[in-house]
Amino acid sequence: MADRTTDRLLHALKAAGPQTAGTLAGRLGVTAVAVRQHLDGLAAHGLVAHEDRREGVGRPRRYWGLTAAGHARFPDNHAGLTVELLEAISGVFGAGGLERLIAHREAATLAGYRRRLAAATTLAGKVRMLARLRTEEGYMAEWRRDADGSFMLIENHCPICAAARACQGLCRSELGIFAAVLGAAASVTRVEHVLAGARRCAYRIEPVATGIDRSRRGRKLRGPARASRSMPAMPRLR
DNA sequence: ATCTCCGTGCTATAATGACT
DNA sequence: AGTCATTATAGCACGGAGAT
Repeated sequence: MADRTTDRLLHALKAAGPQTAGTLAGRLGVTAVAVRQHLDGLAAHGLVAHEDRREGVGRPRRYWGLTAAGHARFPDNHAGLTVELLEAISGVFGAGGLERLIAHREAATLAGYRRRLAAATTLAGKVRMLARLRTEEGYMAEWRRDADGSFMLIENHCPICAAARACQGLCRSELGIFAAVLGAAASVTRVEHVLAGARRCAYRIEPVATGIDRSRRGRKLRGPARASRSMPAMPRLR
């Protein structure tokens, strides 16, 4: 699908915004039919979408534009900017300032998660909702219940990977957020970790016997999970 | 031989304006 | 108001040219 004409088509849409097949044909030096054939293929992949506009006599003109997925094909440097900002914060405010920043983000994230998980009454419900929230944030999360009654929360993608590499406190914070949001009824352990070379991040969530309300808040922010079974060296980021 | 890309020729669709 | 012609564009089927 990545032939030259489709790339030029995507570039034309990116550079000049939504256009008709006829206009695109003029830009690319091919016929409108050829353009439509490419557009159909791109639409099938969710990279472009159309909108019909009535503009006087005749059939409404069909304007083609990039979808969010289409725009995502063009590189941005959000990750690089984030890393630069983290380094700048650490440089200007010191390690303590960075820790305060992480704590602030953790508190805000936790509050949001607690709001969304408020309706879930069981641990399974909470894990399911947590997986949904994480998926909405781009983590491609899934969950399952194992035979021993524990749960696995698996994140197949890390949308903050570059930032997490630059600032490992972010990962530590995420583990703490999970533990806090699931409450005293569960114990959370990270068993796979992208930053350790694994393909994904995975968390084992084990139910804790009711009535035992040990405070884990002190422990939860203390550092990476010890029970890491992550795969050996796989130094590949993308 | 097969695949990809593109063009030709035709039909379908939709809005507008003229006519009855 | 209803009908038809006109205008403009989209969509489909098919085939040719060139690359692999």
